[in-house]
Amino acid sequence: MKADLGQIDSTTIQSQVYQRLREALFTGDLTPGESLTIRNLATVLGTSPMPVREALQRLVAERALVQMPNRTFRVTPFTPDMFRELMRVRMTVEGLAADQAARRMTATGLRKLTQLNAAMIRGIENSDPAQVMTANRNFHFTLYEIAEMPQLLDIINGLWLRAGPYLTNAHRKLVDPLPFFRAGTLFHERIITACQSQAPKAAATAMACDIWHSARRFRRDVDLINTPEPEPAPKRPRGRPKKSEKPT
Amino acid sequence: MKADLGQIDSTTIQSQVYQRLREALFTGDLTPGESLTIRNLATVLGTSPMPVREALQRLVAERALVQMPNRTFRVTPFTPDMFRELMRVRMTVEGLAADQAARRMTATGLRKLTQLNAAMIRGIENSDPAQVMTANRNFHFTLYEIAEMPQLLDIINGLWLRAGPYLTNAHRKLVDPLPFFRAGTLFHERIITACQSQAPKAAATAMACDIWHSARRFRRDVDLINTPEPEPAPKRPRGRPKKSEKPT
DNA sequence: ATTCGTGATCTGTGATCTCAATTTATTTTA
DNA sequence: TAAAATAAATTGAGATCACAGATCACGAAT
Repeated sequence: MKADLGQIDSTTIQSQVYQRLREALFTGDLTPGESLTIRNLATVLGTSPMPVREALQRLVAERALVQMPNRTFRVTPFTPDMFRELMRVRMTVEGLAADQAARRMTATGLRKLTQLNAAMIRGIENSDPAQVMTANRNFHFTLYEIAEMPQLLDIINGLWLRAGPYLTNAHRKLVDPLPFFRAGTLFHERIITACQSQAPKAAATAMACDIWHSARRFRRDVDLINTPEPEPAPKRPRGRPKKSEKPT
Repeated sequence: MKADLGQIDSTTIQSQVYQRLREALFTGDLTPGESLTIRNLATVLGTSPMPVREALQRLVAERALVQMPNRTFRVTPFTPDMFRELMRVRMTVEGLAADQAARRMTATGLRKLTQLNAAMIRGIENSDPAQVMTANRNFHFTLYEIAEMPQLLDIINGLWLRAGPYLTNAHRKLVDPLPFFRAGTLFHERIITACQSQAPKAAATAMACDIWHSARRFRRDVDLINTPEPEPAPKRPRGRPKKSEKPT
């Protein structure tokens, strides 16, 4: 029996929808303030409303989406306070992850992190911000996985999910992002060096500096950049149709 | 119009189910490893399966429940690694909350915290562990709310939700819990003093010590206490009924 | 005696429908 | 003319059903 029958995808539809929406949030395809409806998404994704509804509710529970008083779903708007808080919490939480990763670091882990930072540097040389940001994200999560703290990783995933739409949008609007990205790779090198030396506190400090550098860079821009994209006009808003819209 | 028509409860059924399950987890009515089914809970709570399903899935997303390979829901089992991790993360995260609360502390806040710690002391004098634990929880969350960091509070809520079933169970099994609880109130006094003195780092340290004291107290017991309660025999397990069970 | 196949049952998932709340525009009333 | 009432539409929530996967017991086949 040589035929490759392939794998059957037994992932539930709802978790596929959830992952699709997560990615859209990370990549900035969904922007803060943007409205989502169950039926529209179900149509776009080719499913019934149920799995969409459940995915949306999960994202609400994770605060990546909010539900308005009229019950519609929106991508969580971004405020200066929220920005400050997320960055402050990230410094502490991701600092802890870096500290614990340094305590558990292996040669394989160091090699991997070095490769990922090199990939980020290549993205800078290629003037390709998307490559840079993917490599940055991979660097961070590879490091945090080395810490082997699944509950903490879950918390960090939630923080990135919330900050994701804003940060993706903010990076896109940088006129010249390359010096900013270059500084990021230097912090990564500090983290790698600290891990190599089994210096957990230095790793945590370098991580906090990486995040702080980000926070400081975007601090003054948060009100301007945060302006939600103009809401695409809903095809047919709620309410009674106008006489002019009625078919003859 | 003098008649008091009362308020209409517009909370969705699903969020009522969710809150009910949360409370059951906190109070230990639901224990680690315990199995839950949608239809059974819906019958017990007098709802259709839908809101129960959505509440359960939210709790899975929050890792308070897990879904087994055969898709049934269970309260997340507790392991020594999970215990260590949760406590380590709590020291850091709740330390940050205490630090930020100290920076924002008001006279009203101090008074409130003092009263809550006094309530805890009264519970100790009354030899009433449930009163002690409620007061302890109220103390912590009042402090964290003063920090005015909603994202961080959300993270802490998630941590307590996961640790809740275990800690409730563990406290219940203490032969003489009073000295342990008394030490807790002393840490709370240190936190209050640090907040009064506008000493955020001292507040964070006292909080970490409070949690560390808990962690150390239960560290050796975690394997014994963690043993899941014997699963109540399901009324009618999956599979074909035995001949002996068939009606004549 | 062991293994395999079949049927019965439970379980969660997804589909579909109905309902209630919200929103908007038009019509009616004063 | 302004305010109130009515109508029409969207939206999520809840109910219900069907389905597929998992599990168990029993009978048939070897």
